[in-house]
Amino acid sequence: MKLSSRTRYGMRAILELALEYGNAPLQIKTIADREDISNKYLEQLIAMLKAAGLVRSIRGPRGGYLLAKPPAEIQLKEVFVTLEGPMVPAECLDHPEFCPRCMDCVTRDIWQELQNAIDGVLESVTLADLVEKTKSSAKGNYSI
Amino acid sequence: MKLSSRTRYGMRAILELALEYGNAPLQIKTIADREDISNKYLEQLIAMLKAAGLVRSIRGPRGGYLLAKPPAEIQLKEVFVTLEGPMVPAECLDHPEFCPRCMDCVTRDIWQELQNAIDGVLESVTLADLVEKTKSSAKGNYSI
DNA sequence: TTTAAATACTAGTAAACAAATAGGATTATA
DNA sequence: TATAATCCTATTTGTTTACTAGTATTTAAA
Repeated sequence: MKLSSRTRYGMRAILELALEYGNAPLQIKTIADREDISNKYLEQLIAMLKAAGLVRSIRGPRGGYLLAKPPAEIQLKEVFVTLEGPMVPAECLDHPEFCPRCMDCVTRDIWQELQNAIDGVLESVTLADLVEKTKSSAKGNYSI
Repeated sequence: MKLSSRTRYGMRAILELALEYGNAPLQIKTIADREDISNKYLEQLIAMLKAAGLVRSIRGPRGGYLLAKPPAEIQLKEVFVTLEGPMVPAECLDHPEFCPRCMDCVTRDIWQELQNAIDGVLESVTLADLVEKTKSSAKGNYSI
């Protein structure tokens, strides 16, 4: 149960956009440089965030990416699910018919509790919280 | 963030053993049949549980597998970590030197919270809890 | 003492996924 | 019209997952 680079990179990238909310768009190259991520790989991750409606883009010179909504309106869970996929620990949570033993399945309850615990954390924090924390913890020129 | 079959199968298998605690050993074949798991694959999973000291074996005819400790002394976390690997959401949690940005890393705190939430669930439940729940929820001849 | 029932061990394999890399098409600003 | 940027699609390389296969070893019971 390890977090993918996709999710770690993507979360840091969208936090860069959140820190810049209200300002000019940020280019892929800028984010990739700041975060030490492969340019082309990051491009694909941001495309996922865009497809999910969390980020919007401006093409052409002086273009780049912007948060699609205010940071306070983006829960970490949305970002996480977009990048990591749904946190369904086992098929039968969404599709009880998948497993014939499910009605009595005690382990199923555990996977459900696990999912609730994870959701609890990720639903309680928004990008605005991370922005505030970053700005207050930093010494002037912050890094993520 | 999906649970592997390894973990789902393994958890169900060790619960079978927990239900049988105090009785004769259970054979791989029996568990595999009850749980619809490939015989040979389950063999490997149980080997992992044995290597972790959660299960012990008796070789030869009338042999099989037994819980190595009373169910109440086995936290689900032990089983989970054995099968799924350590729940390290990001490298820098264990190795802060891994990432040069870590001192100011806000996302790192989130991954830490996530890990704590997961640990909280898995440390609070033992196999004994699952055994009790299974027996009380079942209608005589329970299934897992 | 032989048979056979069980675990133990090692290797192989097909499919999926992760983490990129590559190259060109499109858009729009200056 | 040059060029800075996103957009789109394909390919690659390595790892992991979920098995399958085969053989060796142990030991209870006939």
